[in-house]
Amino acid sequence: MISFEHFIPNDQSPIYQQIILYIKQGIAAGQIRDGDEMPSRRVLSALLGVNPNTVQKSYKLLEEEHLIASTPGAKSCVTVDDAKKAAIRADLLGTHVKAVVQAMQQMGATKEEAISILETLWEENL
Amino acid sequence: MISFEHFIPNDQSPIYQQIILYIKQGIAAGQIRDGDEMPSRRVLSALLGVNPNTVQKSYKLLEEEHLIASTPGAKSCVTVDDAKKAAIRADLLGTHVKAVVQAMQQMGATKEEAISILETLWEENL
DNA sequence: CGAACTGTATCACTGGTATAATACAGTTAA
DNA sequence: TTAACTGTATTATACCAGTGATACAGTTCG
Repeated sequence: MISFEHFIPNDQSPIYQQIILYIKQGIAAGQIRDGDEMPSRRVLSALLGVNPNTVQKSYKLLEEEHLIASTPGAKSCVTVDDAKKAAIRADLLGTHVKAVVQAMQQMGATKEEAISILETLWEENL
Repeated sequence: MISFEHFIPNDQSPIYQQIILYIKQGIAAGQIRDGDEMPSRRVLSALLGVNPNTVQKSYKLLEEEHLIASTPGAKSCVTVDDAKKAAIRADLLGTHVKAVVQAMQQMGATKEEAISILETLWEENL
C-alpha cells in the first residue's frame, strides 16, 4: 500500500494535481514500484480531508496516462516499467527546471548566480 | 513607455497575473526603471487582445504593492527604488528555485544532477 | 449469502477568471 | 476651449475548475 505520510498539501495548485505529482515523483524516486496498491478513493479522500471526487479525478488522469490500472470492485494498482519511470523523471525535471531557467534569464540572472542560488537552497532544504 | 513586445502569453496562469509577473521581472532585470510610464489600460488591452478590465486588475494589484502609482486622468508610472528591486528579485528567484529544489529532492535527484540539468537547459534557452 | 468494501457516474454548487457595456471625472494637447 | 485621451467604478454575463453529495454496480471475504 502506497503511503501518503509525506504528502504536504499546498493551496498554490489544485489538490488533484498535487496527488498526481506526488505519485509521479514517488515513481521517479523509486519509492513507488510496479504492482504497488493505491489506497482506495474513499480511504485517501478521508486521509487528506478532501472530497472523494477530487481523488477520483487524480486516479482517472493517472489511468489515462497508463500509470495505474483500475478494475471495478478491486483496488487500483501502479503499472510502470523502467521506460515509463525514465520518461516521468525526464519530464518532471525538464518542465520544472525549464520554467525556472526562463524566469531567471528573463530577469537578467547569470548562470553562475543561478547555480549559486540552487546550491544554497539545496542545502537549506535537506 | 514600457514595451510589451517580449510578452508571450500562455494559458497556464491567469492573464492578469502574467502581466504582473512581466512587470516584476522587468523591474528585477533593470529594464523597467523608476518613473517609466505604463501603457494606458485601454492601449495595453488592445495590444494584448484582452478586456480592459483584465488589465485594470493587474494595475490595481501592482498599485496595492506600491510598484506603480496612478492618478486619475494621467498615465500610471512605475515607482521603485533599489530596495524594492532587490526584494522583488529575491522573491522571484527564491520562490521559483525553491519549488524546483523541493521537487527534485523529492524525486531523489542529487545536487550535482540538478546543477547539470540546470546548465544544460541554460545553454539551450540562450 | 450478505455485509463491507471497491470503482464509476451523475448532478449541483461555488469561486475565480475573463468578458462586455457603460458611465463619470480628471488630464493633456492641438 | 475642446476633443481625445487618461484612470476609475459599476453591473451583468459566461465559463470552467474544484468541490460536494449521492447513487449504482461489481468484487472481496467472513
